[in-house]
Amino acid sequence: MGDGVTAARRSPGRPRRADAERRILDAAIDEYLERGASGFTIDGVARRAGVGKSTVYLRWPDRDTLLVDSVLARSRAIEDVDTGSLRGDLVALSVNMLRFLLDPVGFATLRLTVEAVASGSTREVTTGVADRHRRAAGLVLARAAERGEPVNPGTQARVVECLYGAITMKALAHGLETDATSEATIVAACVELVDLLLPLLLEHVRPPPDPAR
Amino acid sequence: MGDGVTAARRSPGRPRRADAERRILDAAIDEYLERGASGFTIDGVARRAGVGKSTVYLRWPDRDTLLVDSVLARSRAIEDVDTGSLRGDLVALSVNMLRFLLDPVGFATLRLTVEAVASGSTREVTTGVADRHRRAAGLVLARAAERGEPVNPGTQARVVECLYGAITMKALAHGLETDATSEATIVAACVELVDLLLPLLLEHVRPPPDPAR
Amino acid sequence: MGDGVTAARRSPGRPRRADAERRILDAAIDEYLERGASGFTIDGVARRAGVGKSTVYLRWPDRDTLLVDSVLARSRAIEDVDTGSLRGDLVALSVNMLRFLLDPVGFATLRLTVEAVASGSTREVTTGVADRHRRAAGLVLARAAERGEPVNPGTQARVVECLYGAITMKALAHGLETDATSEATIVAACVELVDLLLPLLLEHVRPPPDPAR
Amino acid sequence: MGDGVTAARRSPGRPRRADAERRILDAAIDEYLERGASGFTIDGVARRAGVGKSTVYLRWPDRDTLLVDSVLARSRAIEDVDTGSLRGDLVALSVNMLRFLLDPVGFATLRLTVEAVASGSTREVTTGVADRHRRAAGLVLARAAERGEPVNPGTQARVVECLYGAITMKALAHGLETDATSEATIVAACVELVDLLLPLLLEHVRPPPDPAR
DNA sequence: CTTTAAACGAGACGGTACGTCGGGTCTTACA
DNA sequence: TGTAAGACCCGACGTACCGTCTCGTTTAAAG
Repeated sequence: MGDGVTAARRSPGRPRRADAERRILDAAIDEYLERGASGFTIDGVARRAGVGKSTVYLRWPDRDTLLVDSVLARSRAIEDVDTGSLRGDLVALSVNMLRFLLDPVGFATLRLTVEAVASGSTREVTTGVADRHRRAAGLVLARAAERGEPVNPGTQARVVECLYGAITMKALAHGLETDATSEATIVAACVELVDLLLPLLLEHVRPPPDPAR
Repeated sequence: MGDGVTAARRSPGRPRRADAERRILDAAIDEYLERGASGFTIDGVARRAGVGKSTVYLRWPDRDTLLVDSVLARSRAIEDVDTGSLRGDLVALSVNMLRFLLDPVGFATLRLTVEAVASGSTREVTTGVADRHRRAAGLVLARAAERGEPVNPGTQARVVECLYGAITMKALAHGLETDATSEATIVAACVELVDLLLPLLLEHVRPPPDPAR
Repeated sequence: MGDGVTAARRSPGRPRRADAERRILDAAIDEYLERGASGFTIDGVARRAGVGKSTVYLRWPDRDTLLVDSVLARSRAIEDVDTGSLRGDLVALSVNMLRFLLDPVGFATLRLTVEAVASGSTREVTTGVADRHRRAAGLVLARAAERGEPVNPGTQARVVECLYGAITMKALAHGLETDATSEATIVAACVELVDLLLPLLLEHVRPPPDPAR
Repeated sequence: MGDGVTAARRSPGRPRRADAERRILDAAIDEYLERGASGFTIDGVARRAGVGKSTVYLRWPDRDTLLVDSVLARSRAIEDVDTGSLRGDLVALSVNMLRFLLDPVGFATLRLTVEAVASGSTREVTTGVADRHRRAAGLVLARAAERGEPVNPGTQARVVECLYGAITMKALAHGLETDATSEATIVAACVELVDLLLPLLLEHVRPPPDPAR
């Protein structure tokens, strides 16, 4: 009789525990970081989350899916940046990404991406995070164009690829010597990189020297 | 004048089967390619190699180590290239690497490198293959300098990082849609990339434009 | 007045398969009889019982314990006998025991008893079967006394010991020439033995002759 | 030219180490007593004996045979006894045997006899020790007959069977509560037993009461 | 002295079972 | 209907031992 609200028709039976999903994801990521991929166990996750195995299997179909989800759940916000200049934005973007990859969870995202590609998993998984980064870069470049900076649309995609690729290489090289890499080092490396690539983004950079060949 | 008695003192007991190591590694890589990482089983490898489990465990301490070794054993020769010009060499190098990464074994090398970095494994594992690539690039650049091409030593390392990084990104993007990527596509992508980055390697490219900011 | 609520609080979780225990024990004894003690294998038992190995290990801690239990489970009923006379009862008792020991399962009981004594196992194992025999003998003698037969309580225990001991010796001597020992032979041997020892059970047999010495 | 002596034609090649056999047997029995039948290992024996596995396999065909031999090698001398009287001899014999069975090595002999019977091994194994005992008893009785003691040849075998059987039962009952059973207890038990059975050996014991049956 | 032949230690080999552990499914009693 | 508990079948793990094999070395006797 007109309870009015569209209150989603509550299904019968015991309602799902509200916090279960979060508790499981948290437990999962912790287990992964502590014990690694091969030590990552559904039993272990359920135990740590204080939850029955069936509660896990009710939400995720298998071990791998849970692993992926738990990592992705943590690699959230690639906050948008806006420093007012293209160079500043690109540096900020790079620093964000390098910082992300040097963090255990961020690096885990890379691991999973690679694994997902290898096992031919769903597009979502393989490209989820990468897309977020790409979109952020697109935004920055679009804004630059609006501001009148002479961005060359022809090289744009390739330069972004180089930028992110180089940062990934750096992350692989540094590994996870966790604290060793100070904030200053990170910023310096990114500035260097952006300053190297920036000319390629600007209109007046003439196409390759080409003649001889 | 005496053979110098340097003859390595043979250890006692029955000598190890000479071919066992190779047979196991071959069986291992085959199992890996057929069944994937999670279906990779010591029992299976031993069975396929026609060898007892103990013979495997005598040489490798555990499943993971064998997996890594068997993959690395296959990612051997990054053959040196010499086309006569810097541009040609870089293209050849890039094509080699992209082709390598699009091959199951090559991609597996990437996977393992990432895993190894994550678990803080031995330097050898993490950098073995990467170093070979880096050395090949060094050679190419050194030769270009000898020929008198105006290579800028200041940007060299970073440009190589960009090149390899971008190729890795491409490999991740294409995934293993194995046959989808024809030789032509590969070459085209590499040429494009090299032509984008080459100017940054040449002396007369002035350091970052920088003016304001 | 209340059912007393003594109802054993059912433990949570899926209840154990009711028939698993029996199936495993049956499979175990069969494997034992077919393949002998050294061919007795947990894997084999599980396979034959159509059960997972973990289901076995959930109930028995290891191979040996399962072997003992499965044999003991079969050496059940030492049926009571009542022929109306002491001599008849003793003969029946002896025949029962000799027949039991000449049967594979019965002999296995002897083996296990000896092994259990050697390894200092639980009392139950070492004396379980022996006690049943002893009790049966006690019953027979008690009944004889009730009937008025002049049983000498002083020699009773020792005579029973002699009787069972001699039968064990016979079993060891005959070994398991399974069919070789016909029912007639068994009975004859037992009659002979009982007739030898019976006088020692009766009151009027005076204690050892002793005189000189 | 008749060197006369039957000097066993020495075979060529390096002669067998003289002490190896003994060292192996000693190591074997020690391992058996320490670790039990299932922990008895050829590798372990060889290691403890300071000998290569091949040296063991050169002398014994397999684990079980070595186990049997090593135990039998220790259950040597059932020294003959001669106290001057039948009763004294029988008591001495019984005490010897009970003492033997309460000793770890002696009990092991019993274990092996049982096992050997069960697995239908060679006669020698199954009856080796038993025969020695039987022969000793035969000697004692023969001597008594010579001395003119009225031994009944008809009951002789069965009485000996009872005697040894009863002693075996006692050994099984006492188990290996090693020190618990003092020398005095052993002797007392044997005297009691002999005094119970002795009358059955003497002529004047009339045959079973029989009539009713 | 040299040859021949066996014993010896060491330890690798192909198998096979051990007892443990995890995956993913199922079944119960409660909530 | 969800949940915790936990049993279920399966199969891999890494270890240990079996009995066999292959080495290089040692030891005597025969030539």
